Order: sequence, then structure tokens, then C-alpha cells
Amino acid sequence: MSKSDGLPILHESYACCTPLAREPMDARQAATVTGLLKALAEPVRLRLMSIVLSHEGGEACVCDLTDAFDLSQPTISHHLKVLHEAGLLDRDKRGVWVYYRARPDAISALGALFSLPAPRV
Amino acid sequence: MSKSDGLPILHESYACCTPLAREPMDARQAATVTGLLKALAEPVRLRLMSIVLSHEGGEACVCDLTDAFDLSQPTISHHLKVLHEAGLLDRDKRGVWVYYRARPDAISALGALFSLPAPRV
DNA sequence: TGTCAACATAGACACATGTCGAAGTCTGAC
DNA sequence: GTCAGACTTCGACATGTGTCTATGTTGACA
Repeated sequence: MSKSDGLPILHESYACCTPLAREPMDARQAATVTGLLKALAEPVRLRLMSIVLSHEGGEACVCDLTDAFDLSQPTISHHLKVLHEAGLLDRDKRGVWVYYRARPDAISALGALFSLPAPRV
Repeated sequence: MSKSDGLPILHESYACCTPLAREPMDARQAATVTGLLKALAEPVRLRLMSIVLSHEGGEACVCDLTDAFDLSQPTISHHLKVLHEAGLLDRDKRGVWVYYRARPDAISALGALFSLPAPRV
């Protein structure tokens, strides 16, 4: 019943993403996908994802991330929580430091969502 | 000085999207990309895109789209405007009807954004 | 045990956003 | 010209969201 392991919600979100152009998306699937998109549709959070993804070792601690912005530490912490709850970042506490790591399956699910069918000539 | 042709803003947004994991994204680029993501991070708009993309001929008129939702027609019109201003939908008025068509370049730009580097073994 | 540092949570506030009904703008038909 | 229909725009309202300061929690260390 621990709540620090893995992601809290959206366990199914990674298998959610059939291409947008494949067939009309129903309301339930749209709600699931927008859970991911809303988390990313914010400049600070998008940059946070980008920093984590391109950081050495594929992970970054909160201190690294806070330094990259002219925002308060609680604000960065809030954004990281949003990304984590959306299933985009994994959280790993090591000693006093907390490291965040991107979930490749979530990213690739979004890549699949925006894949287009082969152009009809 | 016409304002009905093409898309009003974000002309450069299609070339914007280097992969998220490539390097830390700067604030300006993040703002551009979130322009696209914010437009899509709403269930009704995501479904609208999906319907237009999978509709016969790749386009749909407002009447088709309004029927698919239990929302007022002005609300659908508002969402279509948001998608159009983000550069995701093209608008084409033919007689009394208005047809919307997805911009494949916008979709594929987002696909590129979420493409991951080859996994390092 | 006490203290410090890293991070999270709580509460408050301003601002953005989704929705609606009402009114406006075109376009085609009579 | 006038009317009807398809769609957009306007103004209002409730709700959601990003930010802050203040406070809480947790782990390392003397």
C-alpha cells in the first residue's frame, strides 16, 4: 500500500495512444491522453522534461532543476509533482536528494499519438 | 491584409520541434511548442482533431463536428478557433459551410518532438 | 539530541480557460 | 430586398492553474 513506488495514476496511459488520425477518439481515451498533454503544455514543465531527458545519466536532482529557472523552489517542486503524477517522471529519493527520471514509455506513447499514416499519393 | 488566408500566427512552429531529449530547451522554444500543446491538451479539442483527421477526405465541416458533441455550437466554434490559431487546423469556407482540415506538418512536428534517441545498450 | 539542508505541502492570490446564451456576419434562395 | 441558415463573436460566469510565502518532513552529521 505504499504510495511512493511507481506512478500513482494513469497506469494504462502508455498503451493509450493509437495514432490521432486512425479513428475518432472517444471521450474516455481523450481524457486519458489529455492527462499527459496537460502536464506537458506548460513552458516550465516542458523545459523540465527536456532538461531531465538530456541530463547526464538521464536523471537530475531537484537542485539541478531549480537552478535552471528563476522560480521559487516550491514552484519547481509543484511542477515536478504534476509531471510525476501524470506518469511522465519517475521519482527516486537517495539520501537527502531526490532524482527525477523520464519514463521513455510515456514519451514514446505520445510519439505514437502524433504519428501519421503514410501519405496517400 | 486579408485575415482569412492561412494561419494567423506561429508560422515557424512546424520547424520548432527538435526532439525533447536532444538538449535542454530554452524558454523561447518552449513557449512556441506549448502553443501547440496547450491547444491539444483539452479533451474536446483532441477529439475534434481526431475526428477531422479520420474523416472522409481529411476534412469536416462544423456541422459534422457539432453533432459529435453534447455541447453548444458556439463552444465547438470556439475550440475550432483555438486549434486554427495554433496552426493545427486550416479553415476553408465554401458557400455557407466551413470546412476544417488538419495540418500534417504540425502533427509531424509534434511527432518529432516526442521521438526518442535510439536506446543505448 | 540538535541543527542544517533538501525537498514537499498548505493556503492564498491573480490570472487563464471552458462554457453558455445572445447578438452579429455572411451567403444563398426566394 | 428580404429571409433563413451556418457559423462567429461578445460578454458573463464558474472553475482551473501558476505562483508565491510560510510551514512541515526527512535524512545526514556533529
